Amino acid sequence: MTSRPAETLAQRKRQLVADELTQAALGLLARGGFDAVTVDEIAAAAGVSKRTFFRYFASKEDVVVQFLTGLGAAMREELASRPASEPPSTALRHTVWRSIDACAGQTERTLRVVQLILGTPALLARFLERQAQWREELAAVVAERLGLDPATELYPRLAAGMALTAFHTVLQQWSESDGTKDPAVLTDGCFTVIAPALDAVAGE
Amino acid sequence: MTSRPAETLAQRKRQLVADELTQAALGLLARGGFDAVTVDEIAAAAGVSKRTFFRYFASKEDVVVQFLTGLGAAMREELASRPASEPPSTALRHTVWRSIDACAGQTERTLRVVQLILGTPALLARFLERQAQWREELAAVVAERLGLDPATELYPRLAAGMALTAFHTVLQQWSESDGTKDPAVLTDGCFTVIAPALDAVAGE
DNA sequence: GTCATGCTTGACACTCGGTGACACATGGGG
DNA sequence: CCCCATGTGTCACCGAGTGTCAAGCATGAC
Repeated sequence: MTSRPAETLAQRKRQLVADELTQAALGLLARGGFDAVTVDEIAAAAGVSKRTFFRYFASKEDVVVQFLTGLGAAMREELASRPASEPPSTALRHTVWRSIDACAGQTERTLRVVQLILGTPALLARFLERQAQWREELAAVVAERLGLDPATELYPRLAAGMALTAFHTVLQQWSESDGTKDPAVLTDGCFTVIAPALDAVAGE
Repeated sequence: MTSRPAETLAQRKRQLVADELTQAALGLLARGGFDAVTVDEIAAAAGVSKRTFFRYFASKEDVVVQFLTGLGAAMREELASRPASEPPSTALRHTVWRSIDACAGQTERTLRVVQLILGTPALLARFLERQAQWREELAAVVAERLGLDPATELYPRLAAGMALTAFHTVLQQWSESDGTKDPAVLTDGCFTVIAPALDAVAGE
């Protein structure tokens, strides 16, 4: 009676283990900090071996940063789907907002994860690494929208960089305010500041 | 005949070892990449033990990223020394230029180091981590210049973030062009793009 | 010249993140 | 019933990074 008998059976078991691992990791890392908890402990708490942990996550950081997976692709798609007639500031604001909204959706857990990331150097580094990737991807889309050569033109990378600076700043403020401040308001605030630069130039 | 007999004696020996280590590391890492070379090999090439390597550098990444040390402090000082009457875009452009100039000074070696950093995930992550620190520091100075509260106001962090985005973009373009493009021109180009956002707001 | 002091180093052992190899279980399809 | 595929545990291993201790070597006092 399963609507999807094939392929879901094994995959749901897999998802189950992954969830268990994530749950255990987040619980342990929340108290004690990132360095104080070993992978062995996380695996033991989830009832699997260390080896199995690494079959699910590429690194210890990945357990925490995993929820960012696909965010880059989502942003790129969102930006690509915005009408080309839209000014860059509007298109990018929607792009960033999509990510913020996806992050800040289930407020409680996500907030603590974000605080953990921003407060742990090793995690922050991974996070920043991802952002750097996203910047390249977004820059490519921006360049395409405007018909610019991303290799020679400065604008695409700068625009993508500014948008991600806004993204990061919103997350910071949100995290530091313990979820008090409204992400939507923060996002709009950021984009009113950077919009003049985003919309001023266009071509050359 | 030494103008400074005291305290320099031991410290110059230390500097000698550090230089030897850096030299060996950069040489080995240039070919083979970052992961292919072990700390033991670097230490052996410099004629010291692995343990001694870690007495000079906190991590394997540090050997490469070390030349960034003090760059953050230099930027902060530069920004703090700019007249308060100067528009933010001008002050920040000089701040960034100071770092670019310090980096791109001895073109040949620095270029390869920058290319190594930007092309190696682990190194890029460390680099980005530093930038994040600098951003906080610069944001604090910007806030002070304008008499804003960095905890509630969005502008300082955004301004610092945009400046560092410019910094990063210049380094990227410079590195990808194999040193062909002029860093000074690139820096000016970046700041003409972001200046509208930097100067538009000021207070509220 | 000799001894005491303090800093630097090497050697060793150890922890922890991460990977490769192999062996074992389960489960589904011929 | 057997075969194959996938997921898992165990074990061995590598490399980064740290603590400890003893030896080397400089300096300075007597």
